[in-house]
Amino acid sequence: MGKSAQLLVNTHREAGTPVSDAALSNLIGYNLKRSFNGIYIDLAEVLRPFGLRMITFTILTMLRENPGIRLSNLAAAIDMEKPNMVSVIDELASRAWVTRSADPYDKRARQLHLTETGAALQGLAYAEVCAHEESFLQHLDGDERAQLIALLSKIRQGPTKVENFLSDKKRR
Amino acid sequence: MGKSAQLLVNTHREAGTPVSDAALSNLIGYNLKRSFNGIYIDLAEVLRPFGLRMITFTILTMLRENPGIRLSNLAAAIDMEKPNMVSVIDELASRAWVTRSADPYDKRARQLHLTETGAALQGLAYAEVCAHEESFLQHLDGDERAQLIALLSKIRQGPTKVENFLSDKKRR
DNA sequence: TATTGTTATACTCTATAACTATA
DNA sequence: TATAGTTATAGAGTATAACAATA
Repeated sequence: MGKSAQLLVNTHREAGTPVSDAALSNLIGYNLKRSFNGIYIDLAEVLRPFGLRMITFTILTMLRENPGIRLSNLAAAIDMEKPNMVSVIDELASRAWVTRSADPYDKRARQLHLTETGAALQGLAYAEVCAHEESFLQHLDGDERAQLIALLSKIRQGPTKVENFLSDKKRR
Repeated sequence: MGKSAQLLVNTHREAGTPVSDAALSNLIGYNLKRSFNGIYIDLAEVLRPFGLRMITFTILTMLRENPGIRLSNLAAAIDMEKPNMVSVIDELASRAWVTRSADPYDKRARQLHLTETGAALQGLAYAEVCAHEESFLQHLDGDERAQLIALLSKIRQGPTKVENFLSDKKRR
């Protein structure tokens, strides 16, 4: 192969050269990651003034809805490992937003509750997060937003285990 | 407040008690995170036999499509910080899947290329990733998959900066 | 035996500051 | 001055093994 013009184009890439991601952009995994990162960076900034991260906001919201829930149930509900939940609850408890109290039916377990301060904070943060979603999704109409949520929860509840995939392969 | 029956229900939560995430499940951010985590765990398992992770697979695929691209252009294209890209390219180069060669037009820059081995690996891995997506999305029909990709890329390209949101708030 | 909460630990991912050599 | 690649480093996020108390 000689020194063709095409070779020069391929090898000389200036800063402004357009970059293609066509092969990746039809993969759901790639699109999910990119979209999630976009909203995640934004959400982190929205929550920072409250002293919250996405995980702590999620937990406060879950506790409002499920008062007295056990740590392991909460961890399972949001697909988190128990040891990681422990340190996050430590953080929330040290700020007096969450309490651990004894479970009268099981001495191993602890009931998790929001404090009044924690509930108030959750309310304020939740309103801001909703407002941010409105802004973030302003270029989607109502139907599109509903479709997106419906499709994402369909994915969430669908076959998410690679074992299905691998056993599918065996079956072929 | 006395010891009502409702209090007992709230405080006695056994292992099987259903947990509600209603307040979170209409937030796009929450759904994106949960959906992404689901497919991400699967993808990691699909890529492991190739010695690849999601980020290394993404880079090999980008290099196939953009041979000779500079490290900083590649990093910008997939929203990655340059220092993190350097260590990943180090890893790919040490496995002889990627080369760094001199850029004749700019002595600071390095051109990134797939090796033959790297290109072959990318081809095999890409086929497996596509097959896995088929399996992962088997309960979505063709229209739904197309809609999902369209909506996700609309999000990606939309207003993703919190500055928009904050300036929106000021404007009110 | 199994489960709850916990400690310790490690690995990946992500982000920032600062350096060098070039432009 | 600014940019390309790099080094060092630190903080999140995530995952596993193992333990004491209890079921």
